[in-house]
Amino acid sequence: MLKCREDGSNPVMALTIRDVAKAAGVSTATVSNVLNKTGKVGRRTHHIVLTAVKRLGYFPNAHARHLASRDSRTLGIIVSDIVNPFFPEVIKGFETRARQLGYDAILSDTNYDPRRTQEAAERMMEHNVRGVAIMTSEISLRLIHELARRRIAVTFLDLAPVRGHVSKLRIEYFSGIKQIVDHLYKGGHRRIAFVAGRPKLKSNVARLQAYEKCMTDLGLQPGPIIPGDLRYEGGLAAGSEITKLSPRPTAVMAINDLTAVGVIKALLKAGIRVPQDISVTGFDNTRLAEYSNPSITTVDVHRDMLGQMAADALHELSASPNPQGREYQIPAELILGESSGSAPTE
Amino acid sequence: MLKCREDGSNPVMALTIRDVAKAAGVSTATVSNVLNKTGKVGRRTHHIVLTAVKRLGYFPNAHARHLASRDSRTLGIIVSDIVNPFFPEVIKGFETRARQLGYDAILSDTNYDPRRTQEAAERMMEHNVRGVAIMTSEISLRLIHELARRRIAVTFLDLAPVRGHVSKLRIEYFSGIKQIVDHLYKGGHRRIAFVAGRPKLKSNVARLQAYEKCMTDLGLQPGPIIPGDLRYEGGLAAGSEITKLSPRPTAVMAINDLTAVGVIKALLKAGIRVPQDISVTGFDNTRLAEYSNPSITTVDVHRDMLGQMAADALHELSASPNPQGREYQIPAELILGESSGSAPTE
DNA sequence: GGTTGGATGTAAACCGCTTCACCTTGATGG
DNA sequence: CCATCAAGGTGAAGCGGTTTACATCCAACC
Repeated sequence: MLKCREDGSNPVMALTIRDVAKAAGVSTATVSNVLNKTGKVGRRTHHIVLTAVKRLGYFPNAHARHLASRDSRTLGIIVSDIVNPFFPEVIKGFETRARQLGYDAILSDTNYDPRRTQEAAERMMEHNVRGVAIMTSEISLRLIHELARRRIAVTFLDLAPVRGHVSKLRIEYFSGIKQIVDHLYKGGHRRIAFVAGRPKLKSNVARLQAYEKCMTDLGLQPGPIIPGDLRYEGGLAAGSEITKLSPRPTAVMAINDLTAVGVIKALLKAGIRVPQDISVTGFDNTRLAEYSNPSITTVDVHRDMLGQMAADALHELSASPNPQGREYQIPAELILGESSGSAPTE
Repeated sequence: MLKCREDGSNPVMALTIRDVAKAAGVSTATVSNVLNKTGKVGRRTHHIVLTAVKRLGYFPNAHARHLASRDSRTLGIIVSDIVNPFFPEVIKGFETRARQLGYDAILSDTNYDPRRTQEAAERMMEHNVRGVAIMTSEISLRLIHELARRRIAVTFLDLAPVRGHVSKLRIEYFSGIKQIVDHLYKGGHRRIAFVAGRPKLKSNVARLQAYEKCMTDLGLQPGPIIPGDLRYEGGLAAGSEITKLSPRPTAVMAINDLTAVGVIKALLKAGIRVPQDISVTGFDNTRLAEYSNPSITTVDVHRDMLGQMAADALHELSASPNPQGREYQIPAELILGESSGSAPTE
């Protein structure tokens, strides 16, 4: 072992289990048993092997290990865009939990591109993952079948029905929206506008519908509903739209924090004070909400927990011989900021 | 092939290259040659094989491939904290470029924890990466040696000297800071305070020293220098510190955007207007800078480019038989926001 | 005292792929 | 017409681990 290239460039090959076995004077099987803590090795030998491993600085080759054991012990996570502030915490929660459970985690970013989503899924199959958390929306049926055919555990976010190998993570949008509406209602607000997102996304629709239902339940007239795009620019546009409304709403619920920031900026520019003249709320509790001026009243959807639960769900599915998909609820929690207050007296 | 478990749980084993070979009526070597585009296969056979691959929905096992070829074609990136808004764009740039160059990319997050940094490095070795971009500061000498011993290409950020297998990415802090100071100077500012970070981090010191030098070069007295911590809370504290100063500075340079946001918040709370009374600047050009109220004058350090160059650097190092570490410069660019303006007339 | 059996170890057969040495062709050229 | 050779293709030996079937040893039991 410990070979060098013949061309003189001399890269040290990594050590192999055979090097360790030789150094410890045992068989490779024994080294393997020690490393995998199978308990089939006596204390003495165990110690000798471990010492050799330490001394040589040996690390087992992950590829060989996965290949031989026919088990990658790897979980994958596919997100739309790691730069979108929604995702980093999800990823971190996922990765942390996966490691706790003894898995390796791999990440793919699709950049909202269906072709790259396909590539991401292929990467997961090539790596033989036990399960994959799909946090994007642009996923094709073909892909889902391909994964199912390979018996790869899957979790979706707010998407797809639960099946054998498929679990579902559902964010409690309704609860979150309800908490905001109730909060505003208690503050005396009766005319509450909503800045929506593209109706293509299920999660957007869920929030919009929750808003409408909550308003109606309180005997309030929903609306006006202003189109947005989940982005800052959409918020800006919506904000200047709102300045022209008459009667003017006393509160504006934005579909997410970024939109809320845009709305607030537009209102301030028009000389409308937040929250004295109009209250504005966001959704997601990104850092933006806290650091914005004024800080934004928003809803925390526990993104780290979302990641964690995805890992847990995949673990459960892939460990069971006869997996049963489940639905997991991710709670939503109102976070009070400076951007909302009592309705102005008329 | 296509085996099922005996216990009845019946997980479909993934297809192997032998299944494809059988289906196409050729040898596994031929299938391999087709898949790797070695050009040793005739047009006819090539087509037949590809058809079989498509029809069966075959994806080669990455572990087996890496093992057999003794080459993982993988690059790794280690960051401190994926939730820190500095990193996502770096990661995205890295991953995108790595894929363009035909590499697989794996990511590890150390959470600022030296033990997890160690684990991250071990993971990289286990995965037999060709190179790893280390974007954290808490890295031990032991680790560096361990990597060097295995002839793994490495890039550091603002750290460590250039060596055979080690390249270095240097952010042009000086240029960035100089642009800010010049900008403020032109706006008539003469008393410019600086909110620093912990002097433990090299990148913090670099910025502080650049500030001092630029001030002196303009014939200005540096200071006051207020300690901070790169975080929002540090900015808040520094901000309220500044309100007590006499004579009061007309401008405050914060070491990063998050700190700037804190400073601004504290100033506003004390009834000091930004930028009319005091100009505030940040650093990094995170989304925060753009979305903050007022938006922040800051310096863009091209984080995506940073990631890209790391991938390029690793590619260069690991492709060369006799690698020569280099230093790469990452340019910095002033971004004007609403948080800075002319100095108030006294 | 012989048998049983748990505790330790080992040799060797894979895992799914790449690659090297080698084997067929049919075309080319002298 | 035969030697030469490039092109196209194959068989089998690994890559570095895991795991199974089996060997060995010694304490315990009847």
